[in-house]
Amino acid sequence: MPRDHVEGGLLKRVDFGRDRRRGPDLVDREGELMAKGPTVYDVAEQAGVSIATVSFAFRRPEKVKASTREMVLAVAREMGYVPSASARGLAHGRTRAIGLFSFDYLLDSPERRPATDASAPNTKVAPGDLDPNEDFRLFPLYVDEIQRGVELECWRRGYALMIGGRGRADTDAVIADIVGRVDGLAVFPYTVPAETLRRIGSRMPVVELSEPHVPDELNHVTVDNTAGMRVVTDHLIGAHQLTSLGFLGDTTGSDQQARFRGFRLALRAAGLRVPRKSLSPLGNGDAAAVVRNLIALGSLPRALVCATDQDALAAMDALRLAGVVVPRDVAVVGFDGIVAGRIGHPTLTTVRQPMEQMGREVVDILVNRLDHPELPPVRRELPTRVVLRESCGCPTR
Amino acid sequence: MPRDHVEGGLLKRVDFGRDRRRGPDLVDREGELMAKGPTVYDVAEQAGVSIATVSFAFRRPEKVKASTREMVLAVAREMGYVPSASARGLAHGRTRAIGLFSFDYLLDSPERRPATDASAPNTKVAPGDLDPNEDFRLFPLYVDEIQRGVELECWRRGYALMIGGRGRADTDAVIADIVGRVDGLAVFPYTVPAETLRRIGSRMPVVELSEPHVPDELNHVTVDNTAGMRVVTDHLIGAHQLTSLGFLGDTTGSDQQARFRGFRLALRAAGLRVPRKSLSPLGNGDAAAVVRNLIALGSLPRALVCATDQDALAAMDALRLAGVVVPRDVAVVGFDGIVAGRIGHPTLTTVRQPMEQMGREVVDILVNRLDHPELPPVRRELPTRVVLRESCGCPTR
DNA sequence: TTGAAAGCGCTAACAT
DNA sequence: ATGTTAGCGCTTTCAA
Repeated sequence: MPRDHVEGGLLKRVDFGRDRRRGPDLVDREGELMAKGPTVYDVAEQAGVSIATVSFAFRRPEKVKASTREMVLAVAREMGYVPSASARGLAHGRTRAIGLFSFDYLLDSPERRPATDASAPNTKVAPGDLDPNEDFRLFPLYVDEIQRGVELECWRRGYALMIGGRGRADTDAVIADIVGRVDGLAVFPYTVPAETLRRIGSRMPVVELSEPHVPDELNHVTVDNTAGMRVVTDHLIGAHQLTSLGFLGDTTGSDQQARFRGFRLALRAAGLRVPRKSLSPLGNGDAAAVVRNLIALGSLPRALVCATDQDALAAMDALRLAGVVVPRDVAVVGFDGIVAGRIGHPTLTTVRQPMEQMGREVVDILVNRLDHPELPPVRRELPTRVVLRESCGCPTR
Repeated sequence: MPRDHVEGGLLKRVDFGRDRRRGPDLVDREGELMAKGPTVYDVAEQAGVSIATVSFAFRRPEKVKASTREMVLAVAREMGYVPSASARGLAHGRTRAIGLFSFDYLLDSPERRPATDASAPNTKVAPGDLDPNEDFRLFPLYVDEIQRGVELECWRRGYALMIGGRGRADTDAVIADIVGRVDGLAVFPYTVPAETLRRIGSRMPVVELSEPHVPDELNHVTVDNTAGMRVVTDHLIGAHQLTSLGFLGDTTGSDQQARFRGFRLALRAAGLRVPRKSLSPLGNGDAAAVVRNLIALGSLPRALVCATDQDALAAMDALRLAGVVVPRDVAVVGFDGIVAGRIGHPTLTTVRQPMEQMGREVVDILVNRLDHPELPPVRRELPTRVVLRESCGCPTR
């Protein structure tokens, strides 16, 4: 079934031989021609060679005579040939893609779906107004910056990146959908059940972005949570002469536990009273509520050392609403170094994680293990950096 | 080749029948067992049914007797069966994945690869110091927020997302790699040659995130650039009584041209002199250099209306260095609404694009066309919103 | 309700 | 240097 085929200015009659196939080469849709795309068979026939030669021309150029290769490549180009990754993956057993399973919290809350097509398009938002689009508190977060590192490193190494989140479907199904497409997997903590992860880990390299919860066979990329929290707490005590400090935030996760440990180490070293627990009950992520409660009880410490920046920002909101001034009345510090901490006043003093680098390490680990499957699991711990801003009491500049 | 197989607490002897295959079921790696993963054949044998039944149990549950289905699913679960997306894609002709081809500017510049493992880990950064990790000027940008919208909507609809950037490889190769894996494609402007895009567009739905440069057969998602720029320019003229305004930034792109048009419309309506050209020479993206030049020439206008936020931020840097105070001496406004515009002082007045929503629209268009291939190309234009902050001269709050 | 069997497009032995 | 061919794991008629 020959057809006219215009390519880059050349008008040429191209024949996609389909003797080998059942179905029609072209699908006619309301008069519009939508080609399914030529395959190796089409290119081979057009170039007058075998499919193996076509395949080799792309994958093993050195195995094909230069002149043949050029010719095949030219024909392929002209026909607009694009190899099917599905077929390649199936035949070769490798997809050259890496998967990343991410959070998707707040996916469809009203906050996340601002009605941009609302009543008054192209209007102005006055300085005092809240722009529903400006959800800088939700993006970019910790995960997003790490994801960016993963992307950049994947591209640099020539790997494709498959990104998945829970969406509305159940986790196992979505995870399976990703796992079925990739050679290696990166997951954020608490996104995938440990047992599922273990199972996947027996099939392909897996990196989890956290301290190991329990000893496992997975790879881990993390930061020195304890040292980071220790340094910022030391700063509060040493530079700002604070002696009444509380730890705010959930300590369920292993990273948060390590941060709490750093906090306690600093207090102990300074000879201060060392609290046994976080001010937040286990599993309670609502930092604002905890702060309101402390205020009501009159038991607010002079400094709040928070498990995450998001906790710290929520705490500062609650304090502001209650008329408590940061850092004058209470100093606040966070952990992560998300962008939102730099916006508004006071800006947030925090312990910054090298998120982009963490993402790059993830890909490095995965690719190493793809190339050398015998490598044992690793745990890479990156350093943090304390960034002093306004909320701890350091001077505004 | 039976082996012990521990699943969720049950210790069971599971036999992966491989009669049909050549290779070994297990690959022994330095004593560690790395399974290739069970296939439909394994599940079928174990469950005592045909592979068709296994497949149907997953894809056409209603075609299988309930009891059989449960049994098959149970066996599959127990064996840790994960369907191969490659095989599915090959057999079914659809991958249920969408591709996004993104920028990757500054990929490996020193700025983008901070030495986080440098000399002094876990140290402090004083308020005055520049933290090399704090590259908030580079992330998140316009693209990143749109990408996030694409991600969220893909997940919501149950599509996988393949993200690609140029990386170090040549564009056509990388594009082909993505195109070979997906059912539909989204591209940022100027990332893919028009001819390549046209070719891909004849095979699968494609959405470009810009005004059409020339009439084409692609889908487009864009914003009302002209109206947005018109409103913010009106504001400068009306609210701040400015009469000497210049447009800064490259106007090569179709979106930028539309913005320049809005700028001119506002000046014309106000009876002011309407410049024929941008202050930046065509193709010159270095806003800071242009500003330095204007200062040197003594021809700085009272207001700089910039094509993008990045231009505006670069301009403000240059002005600050030259001792020119924004907004007192010169008002500056941008376009996009990136997060960096909210950081530091003065904060940037800008025209915000509904980026997350744009990303969602992209997926909506793609999925619609996947379901109804006969639909014609569309162009969706979303409204913008002017966000007044400090750089235009509006009062700080 | 289930099974048999024919591909999907590609890779990589193996043969020539 | 190039061709032949047997799968890769799954979906989907068509038959039973």
